Order: sequence, then C-alpha cells, then structure tokens
Amino acid sequence: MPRSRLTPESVTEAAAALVDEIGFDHLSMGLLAERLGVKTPSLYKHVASQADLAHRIAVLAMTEVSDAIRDATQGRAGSDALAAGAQAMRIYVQEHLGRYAAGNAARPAGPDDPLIPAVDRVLASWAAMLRGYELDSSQEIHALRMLRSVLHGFVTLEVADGFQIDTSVDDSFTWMINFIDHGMQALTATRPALA
Amino acid sequence: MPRSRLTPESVTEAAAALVDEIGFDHLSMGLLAERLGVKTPSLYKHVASQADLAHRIAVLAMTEVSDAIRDATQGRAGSDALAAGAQAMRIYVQEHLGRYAAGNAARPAGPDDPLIPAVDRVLASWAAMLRGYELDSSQEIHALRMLRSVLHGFVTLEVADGFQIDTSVDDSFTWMINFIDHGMQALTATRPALA
DNA sequence: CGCCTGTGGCTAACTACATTAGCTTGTGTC
DNA sequence: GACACAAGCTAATGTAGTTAGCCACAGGCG
Repeated sequence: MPRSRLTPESVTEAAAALVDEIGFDHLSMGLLAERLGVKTPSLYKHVASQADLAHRIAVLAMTEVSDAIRDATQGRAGSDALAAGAQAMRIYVQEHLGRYAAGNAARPAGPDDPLIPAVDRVLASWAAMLRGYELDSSQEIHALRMLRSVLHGFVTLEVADGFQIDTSVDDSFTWMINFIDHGMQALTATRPALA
Repeated sequence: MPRSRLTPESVTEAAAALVDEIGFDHLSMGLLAERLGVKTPSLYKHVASQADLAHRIAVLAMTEVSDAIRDATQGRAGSDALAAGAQAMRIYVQEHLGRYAAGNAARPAGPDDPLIPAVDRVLASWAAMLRGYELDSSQEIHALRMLRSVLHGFVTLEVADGFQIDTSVDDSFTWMINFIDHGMQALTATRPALA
C-alpha cells in the first residue's frame, strides 16, 4: 500500500483525544485535521463523515469502559467488585469526558453495528459484578438497570457540574455505592425466606 | 408598542414544542422560523442567538419539571411522595424529551443566570420529598444526590433506548423506586440505634 | 388628521463548516 | 524503471447561523 500515515483507527483515536480536551460538541473536522497535520478533506479518505467519526469514537469509548470495569473487578466479588467497578467507571468518565459523551449520543445503526457488542460488553461487566449477590433471577434485570441508571446518572451529573461544591462528591459516591450494596444484600438475605 | 406578534417567551415556547418533536439536536433557526411563519433573521429580534434560545428552553424545562414534581407530591409524604414524584418526572421527560435534553445541555452562564434558581427549585422538590424519611442531616445531601442520579440516569437511558425490550421498563422503574424506598427506611430505622 | 419615532420583519450578504469532485503525487509491486 | 492505486490537496458546493441595512406599520403628539 502507498504512503499511509493515517488509518481509520488512528483518526478515531486522535478524534477521541481531541473531544476529551475540547468537549464532544465542539468536535469539528477542521480542528481534527489540523491536529493531524492534514487538510480537512483528507479525513474523508479514512472516515465517511463526521457522524461516522462520532460513531467510531462511541464504539471506542464503550470498549474502553468495559475494559476498565473488567480490569478493576478482576479477582474481586460482591461488595468489593461493586465498589471497584463503580470507581473504575467514574474515573474513566472523568478522564475521558468527550469519549463518554460520544458513547451516550450514539445509537446503533443496524443489526451488525459494532456498537451493539461494545455496549453488551459493558452490560456483561455490570451483570458479572451483580452475580456475587446471588439475586433472584427475576430481579437481576431490574438490579442491572438500576445500577446502570445510578452510575450513569451520577457520573453524568458530576461532569456536568450538576453538584454543588459544599459537600464532597467523593463521599457522596461511596455513600451511594454503599447504599446500593446494603440494599442488594438485604435482597439476598430475604430471598430464601420470601421466595 | 408597534405590532408585536412574537415575544421572547412565545418564541421559546414554540422552540420547546419543536424540539420535543424533532429532538434537541435537530433544532435549527430556519425550522423554527418556518413554524412561526416568519423568516429566519426575524428571530434575532427576540432571541440573541441559537445558544440563547437553547438556554431559554432549558430554563423553561427546569421550571416545568419542578412544577410537575411539586404537583405530584402535593399532599403526599414518605414512600408515596417518592413514588409519585419520581413517576411525575419520568412522565414529564417522556413527554418533553427535547426540553429535558436542553435542560441537561445547559450550563449556568453567570451568577444571576435564571437557570440557577430553576435548577434549585428542582433540587428543593427532591429535598422536600426526602424530608419524610427523617434522615440524619449528614446523610441528606448524599441521599439527595443519589436520588437525582438514579432518576436522571434512568430516564436518560430510557429515552435513549438504552434498555433492551425483553423486560418491562415500567416494572424496573417501580422496582428501583421500591429499592430506594426500602433503603431509605432502613437508614431511618437504624439511625437512632447507630447515631 | 397627518407627522415622527421606534420596532418587527424582510432581503441580501457574510462566515463557518461539512462535504464532494477531480487532480496530483508518492509508494509498493512487477 | 513503469504502473497502479490510494493519500492528500485545491477548488467548489450547499447549508445553517448570523449580521447589516432597509422598509413599513403602529402609536403618540402636535
């Protein structure tokens, strides 16, 4: 192949780094091209459009999130796994705000969209984390959705400056995870009795 | 005053209705002008820019959300208030998706930004809802943040089609609110014993 | 009753940006 | 060393937000 400095992957990676700096909604083809030392139209040799680029960033972000959670929960179980995984996600989002925003904005475009397995891997990570609580199978899906909601909501509000500063956000996060953990344990404890 | 068909308020209201239909990120000055039977530049006699317009929609949305919660929780307390308020917010977001998205995207622009009191009123509504649990004052802020997180996260994921369809999202929502309610009651119960 | 002023709306023009067309040129292959 | 292909470039197009400047109507006032 001829001179190939850029690839779809390298362009996506550079774009991800860029949106982490300037925010996802400030992404522009011109700015990215400048970063890569290239003129704007050249980018179209590697990505189909700005929407395509945003989608690739989203897939990258979801993959990285699931990896971060997996790494953090490796070798842990129950409450430990929950705390570690939740923190890992929070840290990831803080450090890769733009990517995460891209991940949220993205919608699967078809049945074989690579975004789907990427999102599924994140879900699988959460599900694995919940496994230690041995929840009733009818409750698993609800617990999973709650966990997603609470984590997504918290990190979203946090990075959006949604919390006032008078009380530590770190404390609130650990308090919240503890709250969830206690509730889960209560579910587990009552399960045999209630069925 | 001369012939005044449009006002900043009527333009904002029309824009809010528009984004509820087409999505916040598809808002355009041209489309809005067409809806109002006016040419695009005429809008600038009433709002300073598209960003200004988005900001006004955000303030409107926050105000309406707080009103919806207040109305729903009127005359209720404890678990009832929580369930009613949470449902009210969820319904509002479902019916006014674009407005809510505008509210999330907005950031206060200064110390006297009307967005600030609007957001504060929403927070006050949640705080009032929690009052029935008589939480320890050191826990109130954490509980408030958790509640915001879980509700914001859930409705955001729901409207973003983030949940698979094989299990009822309604069931998950009520399950989640119950989970929170039980956890809060546990906090209340143990508070005198633990201090 | 007609002039004066102020404001809403309009047309035309400008800018920024995403995107496309078509050309050029370097690199790997034969 | 020639060929072919793909990367990058320049030039051009279309759209959307925004600004400038003009026009016309409504109300106040002599």
